[in-house]
Amino acid sequence: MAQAKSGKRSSRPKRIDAQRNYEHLLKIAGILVKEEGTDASLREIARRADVGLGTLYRHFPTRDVLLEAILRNSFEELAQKAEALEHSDAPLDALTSWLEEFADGSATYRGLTSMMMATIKDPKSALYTSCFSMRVAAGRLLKRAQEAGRIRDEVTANDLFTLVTAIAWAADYSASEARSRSRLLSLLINGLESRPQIISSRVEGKKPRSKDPKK
Amino acid sequence: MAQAKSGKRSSRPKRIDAQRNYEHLLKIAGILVKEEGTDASLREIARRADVGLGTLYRHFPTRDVLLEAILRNSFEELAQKAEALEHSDAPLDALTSWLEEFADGSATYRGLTSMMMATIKDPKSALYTSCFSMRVAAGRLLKRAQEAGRIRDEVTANDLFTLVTAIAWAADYSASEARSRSRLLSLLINGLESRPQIISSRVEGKKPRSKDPKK
DNA sequence: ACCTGAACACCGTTCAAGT
DNA sequence: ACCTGAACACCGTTCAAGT
Repeated sequence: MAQAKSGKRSSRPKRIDAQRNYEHLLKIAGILVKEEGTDASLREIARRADVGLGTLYRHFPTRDVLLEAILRNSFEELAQKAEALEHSDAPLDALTSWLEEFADGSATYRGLTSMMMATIKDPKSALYTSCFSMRVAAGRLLKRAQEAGRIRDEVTANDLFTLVTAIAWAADYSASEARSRSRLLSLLINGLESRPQIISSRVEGKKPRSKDPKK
Repeated sequence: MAQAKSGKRSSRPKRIDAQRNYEHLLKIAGILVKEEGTDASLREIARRADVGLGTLYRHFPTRDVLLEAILRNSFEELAQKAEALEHSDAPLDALTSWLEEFADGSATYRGLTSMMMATIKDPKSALYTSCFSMRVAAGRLLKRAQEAGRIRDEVTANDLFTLVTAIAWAADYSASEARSRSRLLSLLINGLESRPQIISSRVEGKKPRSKDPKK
């Protein structure tokens, strides 16, 4: 869980022809998956890449592995964005905007949301780690928003991940997905916010006793 | 939109062998779809029903048609339930419990939620009418809850339908779907409720000016 | 009027054979 | 070390031929 550093950990120096095949395959697959969704035909990918079917399977033994390779960059971007936002001094806005970004990302390929939901139950999947770290990121931003008293305490990171993914899934079927997605999202977040306290005094919202929750 | 009465509108008297095939096919399909989900193999259904493939296609020219036949009853039940609940004097509870029922129904077959979302965009689908009437039912219950001041006004019937379906979809992937579904649902509804008014006086919640919203 | 199943055009996955 | 493509076991959908 530590020394992954260089980003490109190309496990070991492949033969150059293999390397070329790998990259070309990845590129073609990216295009096809964008066009046809995550269940694009593997055969077709191999065909379009002018490569034998077996070659595709050699480099990407599983559809998950292929998708993971396609998505690696976006996932990493999202992770970084989360890290940056963790130091924002507007925890609710930070959470919201990251969730928006995440939902947008989940919607770039048709079928991706289903894949992610399926994958998060199955640690053997190549997509698992990425999905898991998304959940963790969401969790941290959530926690901060909760500590600031802006989101209800009952909401868990899992709830949030699930709900946002569900919304991204649903928006896929809407006429104008982008608008629908952001609408549903804001409806959701609005709903998860803490209600204004009904207590007596004149507290004026802003400083909700952030530190020292226990004791 | 009116004189559909007897429930069983068997369009015209089929030959008895055809009739038998139809019913047997329907029964087998019901079993297979419950086991394998809405994209169960049509071939397998025909096989298990001891019927030629063409026979299946003759009776159910489309997967939608088959599913509609399988689901007809549950949809009708839901519609009735909605009608009954419309006269409840606890509009929010009425809405909530209907949505729960609806979500449960959408979860009886794997893949059904996707099918419903796809179908609601396509009036030619055999499932369209049923789905549409579900949206209408939800809309009526929603409206009452809103008129009673219990749900935020910005929420539309479409939002509600989409969000609930999305939740049903998501719960499908959870370990204990039923629990997860009701948890997420209550989280959602909780979120859609109107916030307690922050106005000055001593109104005590209970009677939110139900009648006479206009004028 | 209805049923049957072969035929067609697709899949995903594996693996012997080639370089 | 790597690539190829035939082979296998599946699909959905259509339609000529049968009763």
